[in-house]
Amino acid sequence: MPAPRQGLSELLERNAVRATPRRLEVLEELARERDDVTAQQLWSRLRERDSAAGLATVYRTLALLSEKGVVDVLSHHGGEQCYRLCGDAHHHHLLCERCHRVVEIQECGLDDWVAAAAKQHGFVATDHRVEIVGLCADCR
Amino acid sequence: MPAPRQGLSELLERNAVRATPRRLEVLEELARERDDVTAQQLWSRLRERDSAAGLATVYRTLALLSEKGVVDVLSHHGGEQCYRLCGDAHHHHLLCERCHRVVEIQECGLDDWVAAAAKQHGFVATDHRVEIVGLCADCR
DNA sequence: CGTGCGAATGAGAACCGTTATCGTTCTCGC
DNA sequence: GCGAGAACGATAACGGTTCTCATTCGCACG
Repeated sequence: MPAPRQGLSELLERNAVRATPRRLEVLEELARERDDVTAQQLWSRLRERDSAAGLATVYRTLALLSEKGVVDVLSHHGGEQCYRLCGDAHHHHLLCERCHRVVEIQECGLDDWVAAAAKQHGFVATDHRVEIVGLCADCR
Repeated sequence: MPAPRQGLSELLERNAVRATPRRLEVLEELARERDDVTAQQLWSRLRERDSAAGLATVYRTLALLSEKGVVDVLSHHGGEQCYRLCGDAHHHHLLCERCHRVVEIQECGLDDWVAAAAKQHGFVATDHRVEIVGLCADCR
């Protein structure tokens, strides 16, 4: 359960995004998705639900939301971006290479390792991304 | 120093790739680059060196080399792929957010952590990617 | 309640990185 | 040299994303 169906407009306002009907539709559709979706998938699903949202609006909304940190952008398909409604806190992702399931990893005990690895090359780490690829319970 | 200037054709043959003049040019140009480059950058540099290599060949060669594991593909620019000649062994990358410098992290002591994190969600990890973003020594 | 103004939106064109096509050239074993 | 198959260059095609612009909407103010 990625996010509660209720409170989506609060989620927007908390991030200084005006809660318009279209944006709520996009967000609601995102909240329905367990894994991740492309902008085009999201758009066609909205169409099926008789939303009048245009493709440009879907892209604009997703760009806005990712900028605000409300959605994560995964580019594991090279050339096509995938979006996912995620928690606010720092987290990583677990990807099933077979069914493309996406699961959040909440616990990241990697800060020390990251800082040390960075320091070793004269860097100061400001952020890090980890993706674990594997097989989920259903696909094993 | 990512790779020795010599031995590029051996590098190709070791990976079952026929060492043609074009491919060597592409590889040589990749070896000159400390960080990472896009296909288009690489192509225009080759042009400047009076190489007759076409853009399609550059893309074909990069696709082939990445398939063979000779080059790494980084998609941290969303929409545009960056290529880098990297070592064979499992490694990660350190990125400078200011000058876009890329450094390989050879030591990855993360296998246990990865396996544990995967297991906790019912996954079996087969691979993982880590990118550390920060500031390099020069940019601090 | 109107009114006005700036933000948001939809349709479609434009953009741009990448890939496919196709005719030509090159490579290499014979 | 010769022939078959791989590689190549030019360019068209493709597909995801962004831009443009005219229209509509949301909301504060009168």
